[in-house]
Amino acid sequence: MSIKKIAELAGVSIGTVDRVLHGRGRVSEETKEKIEKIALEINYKPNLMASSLSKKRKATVAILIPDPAEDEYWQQAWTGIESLLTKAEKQGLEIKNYFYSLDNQNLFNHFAKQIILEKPDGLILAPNHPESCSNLLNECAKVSIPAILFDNQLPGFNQLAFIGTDLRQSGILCAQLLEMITHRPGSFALFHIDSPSSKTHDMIEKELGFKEFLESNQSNRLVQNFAIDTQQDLEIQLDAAFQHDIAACLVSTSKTWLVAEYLQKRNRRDVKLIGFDLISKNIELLRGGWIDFLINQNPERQARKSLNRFINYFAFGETIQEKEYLPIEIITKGNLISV
Amino acid sequence: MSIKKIAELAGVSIGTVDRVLHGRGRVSEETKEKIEKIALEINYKPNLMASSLSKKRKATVAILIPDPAEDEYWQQAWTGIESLLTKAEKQGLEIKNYFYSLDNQNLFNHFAKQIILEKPDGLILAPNHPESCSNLLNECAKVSIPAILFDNQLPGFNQLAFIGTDLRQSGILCAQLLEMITHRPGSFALFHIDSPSSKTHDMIEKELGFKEFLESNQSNRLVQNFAIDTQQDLEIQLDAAFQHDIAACLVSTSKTWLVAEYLQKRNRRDVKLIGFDLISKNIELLRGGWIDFLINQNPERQARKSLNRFINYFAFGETIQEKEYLPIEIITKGNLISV
DNA sequence: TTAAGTTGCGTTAACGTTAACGCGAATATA
DNA sequence: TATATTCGCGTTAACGTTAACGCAACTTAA
Repeated sequence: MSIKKIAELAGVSIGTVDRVLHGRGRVSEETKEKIEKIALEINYKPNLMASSLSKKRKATVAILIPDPAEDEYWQQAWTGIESLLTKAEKQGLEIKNYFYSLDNQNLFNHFAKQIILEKPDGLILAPNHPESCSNLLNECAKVSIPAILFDNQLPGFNQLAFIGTDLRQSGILCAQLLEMITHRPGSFALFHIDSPSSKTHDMIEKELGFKEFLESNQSNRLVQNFAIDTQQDLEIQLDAAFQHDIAACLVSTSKTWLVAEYLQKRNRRDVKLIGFDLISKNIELLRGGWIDFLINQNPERQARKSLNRFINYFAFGETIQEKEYLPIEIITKGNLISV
Repeated sequence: MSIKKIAELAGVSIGTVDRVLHGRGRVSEETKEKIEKIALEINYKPNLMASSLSKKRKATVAILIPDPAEDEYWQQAWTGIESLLTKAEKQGLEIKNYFYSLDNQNLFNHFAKQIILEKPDGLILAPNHPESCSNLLNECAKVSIPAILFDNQLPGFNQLAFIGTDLRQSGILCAQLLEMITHRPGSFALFHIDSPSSKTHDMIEKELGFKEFLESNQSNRLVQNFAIDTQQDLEIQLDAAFQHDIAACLVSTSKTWLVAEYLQKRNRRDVKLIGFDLISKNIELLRGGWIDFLINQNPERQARKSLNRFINYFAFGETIQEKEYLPIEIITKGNLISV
């Protein structure tokens, strides 16, 4: 009995109260103020069950992420979404997912256009293809569709809602861990591994953090930088890298297992290794002792949180907070089974 | 249009359908089966908004935990509950909290009786005072009030819903981490610190895990066991312990900072230290470099998850799954700010 | 001056579910 | 045989909100 109570107290009908509460006009300034005052006084909280029951329209949320089938990392992200799917539906949300390919910008653009046309009430976005992404986000801003980024931030969109890890800090952490576990002298190697060996935003951030730690802690470790191209012969590239006296390595991507396998092949138990992401290849080599630590960016949790924000937004009227940095999870043999 | 649709298809009224769906009897076996069949066929999912709107009764959940004001750890747990409070209310739950004192079993028993009398629809429980707890849980079982334990498991109640960390595995992890970071020879010290120095369930589990790792990895480290009583003079006790050649310590409780402060006082930078819980004293000494790692049992998340289960149970009809072990979080300087 | 539009409200039928109530028919009890 | 009770079902008023509709009274445009 709430809108009814306001109506009663104000001496008007519930229709009028509803119109004021939703700013649908057609109410005199006088009654409007009276109603607003009463609503404030009795601390009116709309009953969201009744509300979502009454309005037939469902809020739709578009989810634009890389195809889970293509990549284990994104599969984990999708798992996070999936786990909330039925709950989201029960809360009156409709989820529409668009899976793009990491190496097919056209498909991304196609989906972007489609999304703009279909005008969803919210958008969850994993921003690869930076330029296309920027365009899409600008379009969304124009028609004021709220968007949540996750996994990666997009330079130039600092005001946007974001859920992910602090990449710079991840780099710092990696350096600290390597310092802790590396007993013998020798330099630190920093591997950027990608198919066309180009540094993406996250790699750069991790590198900066890594070096920042070593400098500010007056480490006497030398840092050797290597860009590895997976389309070239790996062994040759890694052999060349290990010409140097390397005591420990950081791999800035989920391709950590490539270095681990190399160390295993060359039986280099004396080299410490730290990398990113809990994909199965990495897990296997962490178990085997060829990787010492993995930093888990937890795409599943990131994606789940993103969708959950929209649920809270549409179903509970909560505001979408801007940035949320998830804890940087350190995974090693001893806590692997617990994740 | 769902109950209505079933009614239509079955050629009965919605009242009859409702009676079948809720097992309230007064329906012939024949119609009952027909309706159940149709409900299954069209994959009927009740609209929970309408449901909770229609039924006036609120489900109440009792929360029985140590007084947050008394202890920082439990304060964190309470924070987790608080963060879900408004959401829980909007979903039609009523939360009643009972704060007991860790050293006042009478108060606990008093609350336990009160809870049994008030017959809540659910109970969230942090099981200290084991015997009293067992009694309460037995009473709850009798009148079939679902209960969720968190933080600590209760021996003898293995079938119950539980949310927390795997304590044994935590011990294993601690051993692994100490092995990784301890460069010099010397033995490992294991400190159990409590006011009346008695080993509780969690301490024992952690100790078992710790030793298990060292044994199964053929470590040549000697483990020295110390029970520290906080009511006695600490320095004397710790001085005595450090008569031995100790290279690293594990403290099985949140009192880790006591050892850290001791190390600081004696300026023993050569001793590694690992302990439990992100309470402010520990955080401070982790920052200062006197603690190397903290294992975060994340009471906030545990408590939040517990309440969330009840929300999902009452509002979304999900089942309360039995056990859920949360990831064992490794915290060190480098990822401290991210938690 | 008249038709058309606007303003400021009240009324009401949904939305899907719940649960109390009613009622005829069958069955049981006296 | 008359009276209760039970069975098996239909009807209906909520729950709080939404939004379409209607309708006087008043204003504007032609």
